Amino acid sequence: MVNVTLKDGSKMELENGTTAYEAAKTISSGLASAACVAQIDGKVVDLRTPMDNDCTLNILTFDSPEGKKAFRHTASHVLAQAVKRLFPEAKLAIGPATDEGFYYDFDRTPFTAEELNEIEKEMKKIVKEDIKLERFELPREEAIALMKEKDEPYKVELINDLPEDAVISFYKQGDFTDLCAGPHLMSTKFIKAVKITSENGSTGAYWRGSEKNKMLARIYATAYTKKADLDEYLAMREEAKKRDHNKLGRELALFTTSNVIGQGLPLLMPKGARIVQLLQRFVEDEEQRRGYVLTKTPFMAKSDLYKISGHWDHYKDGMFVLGDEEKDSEVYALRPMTCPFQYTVYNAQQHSYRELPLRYGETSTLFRNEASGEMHGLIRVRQFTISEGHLILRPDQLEEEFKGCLELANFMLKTVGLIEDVSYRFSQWDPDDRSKYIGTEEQWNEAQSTMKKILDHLGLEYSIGIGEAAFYGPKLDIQIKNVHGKEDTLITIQIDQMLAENFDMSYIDAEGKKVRPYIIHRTSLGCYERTLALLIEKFAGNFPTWLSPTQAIVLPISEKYHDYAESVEKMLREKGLRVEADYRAEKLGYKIRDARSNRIPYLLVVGEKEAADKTLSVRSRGVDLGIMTHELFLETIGKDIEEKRLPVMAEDQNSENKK
RNA sequence: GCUGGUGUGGCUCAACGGUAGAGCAGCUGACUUGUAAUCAGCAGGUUGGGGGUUCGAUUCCCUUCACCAGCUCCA
Repeated sequence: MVNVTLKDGSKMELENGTTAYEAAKTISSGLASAACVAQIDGKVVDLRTPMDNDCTLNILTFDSPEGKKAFRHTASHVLAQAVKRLFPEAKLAIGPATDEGFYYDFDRTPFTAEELNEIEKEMKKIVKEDIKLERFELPREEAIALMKEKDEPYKVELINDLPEDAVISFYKQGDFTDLCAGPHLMSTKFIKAVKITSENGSTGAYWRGSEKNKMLARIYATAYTKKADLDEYLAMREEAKKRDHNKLGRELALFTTSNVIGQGLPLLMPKGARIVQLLQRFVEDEEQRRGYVLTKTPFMAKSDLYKISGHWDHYKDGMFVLGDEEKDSEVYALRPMTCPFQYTVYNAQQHSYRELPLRYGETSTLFRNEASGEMHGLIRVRQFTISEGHLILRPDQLEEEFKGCLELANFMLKTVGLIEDVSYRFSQWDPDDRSKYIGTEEQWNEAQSTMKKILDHLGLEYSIGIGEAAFYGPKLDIQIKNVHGKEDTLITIQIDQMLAENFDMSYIDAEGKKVRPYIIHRTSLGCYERTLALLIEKFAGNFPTWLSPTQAIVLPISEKYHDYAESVEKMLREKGLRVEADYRAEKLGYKIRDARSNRIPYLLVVGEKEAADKTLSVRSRGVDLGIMTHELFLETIGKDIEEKRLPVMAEDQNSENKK
């Protein structure tokens, strides 16, 4: 007999060799049918695992991350089985669970949308067939022989790469066997709600994630225990798509693209440009308040500059080069970063330790020749404008200034309303891929340990991204996910010692010696294009009043009140508000559409009564605020603007509301 | 860069190897209307560009540009 301790601390005495599944059945049949995997002595295992010794047991259902993972991983085997039944020539690669579902990669010509339909039908059939999954292990040679016999070259490669002492396990479900570490469900019957989410056929994915390898056909899908949950997920995805900045931003006339202008070169239209201007003014004013000085440096430079900085050797593919190195005596390139330019500004004068910290800021337009498949709406573009800046520091100022940069970034994120959506990533170099970086191992270790010390001091929660560093140094990246769950860097704070070296930057210290400064390379808000994209998605186009390109619409109910409407419009505009007016009352229905959807913060309807009393009928984001005087309206909208713009005030208000 | 999908008037979509059609938006006129659709009329497209096949191409083929999804890469 074995003593099994359950999650709640209670103990069970069971026959030696009882499986986790049988134990779950003993507890309750409901638990047994909901169970996905078990945790025995903390280790996640199959439900079919027998218990031979005293242990702790925790039965995990779909509600746990481990259960969900096993559930969807089993679903991926169902997918693979369906594909093998319909298209036996497809070779199996890998099929893991993801955050929202799972995928499986096959070596085969890409699947068409119709083929995916057939596959989904076959998957449902396999689920109905209630096929039991069985686990077995084989020694290395036999495992390879089995996969060779089944003509699965990718599986053979995977086995060959397993460490010497690895247990090589397989899972068999009826006519389908797959190399797999598991764990898995007991049967295919639990995959009640499954849906292939790849829409226009399968998508390409490189074998083992390397572009040097063959491209395989990847099928994405998701699975739930209940159809209602699947439907809810799919509905959520549809809703998310409506907020997609690339669709909504075009619909709202914030930006557009043109096939004669080129890829990755979006055009900001008046409303989009206004939002960017508001953000930019806000950033520039705040930086000035925090002691930044401005530079305004050229958009391009001779290759000589980039040779000093290291860009020519490490970043040339990412730059737009003007001219031909072979033929022309001078070759120029558009700037991909501002660092070399601001460093040159610094070097134009000799500096004393007393001058530091020196904080350079520049609203900087950058050009990066991204590969053609990389562009995405406003998120990934070839020309963008960023609040770039470099802080030149004494060593004793590094930590304090780093903190200041982080505070500034967080202040910006709070103000625009994105602070709750970001995560922090400490981006380090990849010591196994030296060709991507300048500098020595010692320099990298030093820069990274300095940064780690600062981050840990700040008590910041962060993840680590190996190989995510810039070519010249480690970064603290502030990451954000778009509406499709894809993560991008919004803000970055970097410690850059290597370019300082390349540019031979120095200051004179208290002893009169020439010393190398520390440099922080940072942004206060991400590039404006990307920030705009995320704001569109965050607010679904309903921007807070301070950011809204149109803050109010004045609508006379008929031509009789045009004069009054016009005077209201003029008055509001003179007060600095962004107003639109439409004097055709017959268009009332159409024109209020945006206001009704809350995209215009204030709708001011004027008719006989308002014209007579010099008042306004105010409606704001679905709420009728009644009739008010001009003064009261100005006060109302002024308060609205201030409260939403200044995070400190907004916080105070929130805490008051809670009381 | 790679794999796949898409491209028809400002927007949403239709048609199909045989003279490109609708709704909304726009313009004109009438109507003067209180928070999502008043009526009538008009205009708008060499079906992304180029080439080919064909008696004839928006439809089939090639090529190029752009957009979308995914991979790889990155702010």
